[in-house]
Amino acid sequence: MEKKSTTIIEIAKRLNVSVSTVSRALHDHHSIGLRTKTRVQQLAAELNYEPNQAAISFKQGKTFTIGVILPNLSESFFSTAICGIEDFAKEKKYNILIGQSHDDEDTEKQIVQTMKNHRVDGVIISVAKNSVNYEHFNMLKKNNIPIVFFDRIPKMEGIHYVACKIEDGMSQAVNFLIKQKHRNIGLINGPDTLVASKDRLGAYMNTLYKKRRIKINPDFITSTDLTKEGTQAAMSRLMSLKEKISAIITFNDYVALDAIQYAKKNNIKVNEDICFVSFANLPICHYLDTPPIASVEQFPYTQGEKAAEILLDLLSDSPSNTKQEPYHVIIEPTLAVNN
Amino acid sequence: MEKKSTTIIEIAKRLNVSVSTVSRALHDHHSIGLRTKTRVQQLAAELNYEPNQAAISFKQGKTFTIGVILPNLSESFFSTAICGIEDFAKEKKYNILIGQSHDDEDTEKQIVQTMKNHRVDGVIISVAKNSVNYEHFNMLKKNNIPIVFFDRIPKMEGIHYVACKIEDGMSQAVNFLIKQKHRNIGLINGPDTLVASKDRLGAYMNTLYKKRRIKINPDFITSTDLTKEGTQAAMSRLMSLKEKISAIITFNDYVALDAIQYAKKNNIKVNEDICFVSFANLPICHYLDTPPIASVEQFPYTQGEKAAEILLDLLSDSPSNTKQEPYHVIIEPTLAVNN
DNA sequence: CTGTTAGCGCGTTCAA
DNA sequence: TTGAACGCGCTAACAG
Repeated sequence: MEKKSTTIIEIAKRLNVSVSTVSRALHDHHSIGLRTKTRVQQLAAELNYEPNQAAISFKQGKTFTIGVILPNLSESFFSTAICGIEDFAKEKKYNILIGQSHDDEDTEKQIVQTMKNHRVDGVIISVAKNSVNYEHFNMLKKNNIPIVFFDRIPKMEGIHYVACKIEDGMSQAVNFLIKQKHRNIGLINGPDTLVASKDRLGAYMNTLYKKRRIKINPDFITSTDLTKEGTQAAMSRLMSLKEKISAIITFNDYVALDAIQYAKKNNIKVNEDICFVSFANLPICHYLDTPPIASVEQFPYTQGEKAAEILLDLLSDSPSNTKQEPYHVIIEPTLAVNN
Repeated sequence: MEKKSTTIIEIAKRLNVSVSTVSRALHDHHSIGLRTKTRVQQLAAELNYEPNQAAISFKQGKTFTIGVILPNLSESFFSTAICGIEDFAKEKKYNILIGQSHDDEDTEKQIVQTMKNHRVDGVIISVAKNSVNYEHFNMLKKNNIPIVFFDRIPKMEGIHYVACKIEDGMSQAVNFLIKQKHRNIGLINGPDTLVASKDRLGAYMNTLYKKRRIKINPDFITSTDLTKEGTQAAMSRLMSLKEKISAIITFNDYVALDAIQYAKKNNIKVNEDICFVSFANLPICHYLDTPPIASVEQFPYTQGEKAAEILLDLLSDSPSNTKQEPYHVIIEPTLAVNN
């Protein structure tokens, strides 16, 4: 009952041909007679022959598997991104090995290590927010395992990445608010350590001051560690300023949700006393009574798809990019305005 | 520059010992002299030796990889479940290969096939909602690849599974509403084809009539195809009844969201004119002004964890369950009441 | 058109 | 305590 899966050796024996003949026949090699070819293929079908991928991986030094490392699967942004990756990879017969770093650098390193040992052909990664040491990425490179970064990009030279030009998103957000007559625009940014935070801050200041000549009040700028408490504290800071602000741009929708909740608890009328604009455009926000008036859509599915496309191109024998210049794909964010 | 990763052969050569000595030394085999052992281990460390998992998988017929097949990664329930699976598996040095069926039977079959070819050691799956043919599962069984089903369980004999006793959740929901003096309780169920729908309906009727002796009005029972439109239509049916209902139990939170939206648009006061109870307990609901008053929590993370635990036990040389009786783990749902 | 064979990296006998 | 040798399933180079 413990039927071992059939191998090409078995088929070869039964047909009194050599294993290589069987192998070639199954691969539709041109140098095999039609007669033998069909005989082989028929028997293979009968015996439910399935190639042993483990053996092939071993032999070819190629596993047809790509590793995907994300901070957290349960965040909508990342699970959507992985959808994009998976859909694209499946098309090309690649498998997906996943790992969650839980935003911990050591965990991330360990995942990279096991993935390397498992001989994934390439890696797509959104780096943990606290990662500052990148030797594990260099190690992959040394082992000829290509990496495509997405969304969270480390500061390294010559890497491939796909990311959203968050600055443009911020610009759109600021301009949108200005058009709505807002002048005192607050910012609840993410942790300073994140590039994503710096990008937002830079674009916020740039758009506000350089482009629109609106003076920046440093008190209007604060940040949260992304926890509910951190966000509430940030809100309390902003709302207690003498100079009142009429709009707040938040790091993302989750922050916006907590901020809005804070506002409501403190009897501040959302969308009247204060408006919110955020990043991510989570579908659920459309169910709120007082949603952020706009949210910057970052297209995680597309980012994932694109990252997979780049990686598979890198993996193909003839990368379309023959000069081996790093891929830098920028996804343009869009400001989604809530009715 | 294209440094090949070091192998035990390399180490053996450099140290003028045999490969088997190296192999044993690295495995801390007792029959190796302390001197040689340390020499080997030192050099291995220097050379950044890492065992080639592909080779080991091939040799041992074991990949230390488990396949996880889900309908859809972007659904919060499943991405949370996979978190549980991953966290548990990582602990035990197992890797996760994922695949999305997108609720399509053929896709599911194909994923099973590739996973089998890739020689995953076992599979955890939540079956596609339309799957009616289960031969691919039998095929896995024939190949000695154990399967653990979770949440969506096919009607098969002798399978291992972990699931939520949804009937109890429904019972709690109904009883909760009755305690709140509701007597006319509507139900917006899911598609009839889903077992999950039948379970809910059965428990709804059972609790209402058999246990609490409240007559069932068939008009109070309707269903949605889970689209926004379907839910709105269901709502319109329920709200236009002569006999007014004061509470509605919905198939899940997404349905509840659409239903609540419908109510608001039609000036029906949520939580006054009508109350909602649903399933899933999505975190986002806590941000609503008028959330469902309660939601049945199904603990996806725990379900995932448990499924992984069962599978790894099945995979271990000495399954704690020596009689090989199928595992049937039931997670008790909880009614989460919104403040 | 087909067969023979080496070897991918490793663990594991069996012998010494 | 160590080494030599085999084989896992498959592909590809070489030989007919």
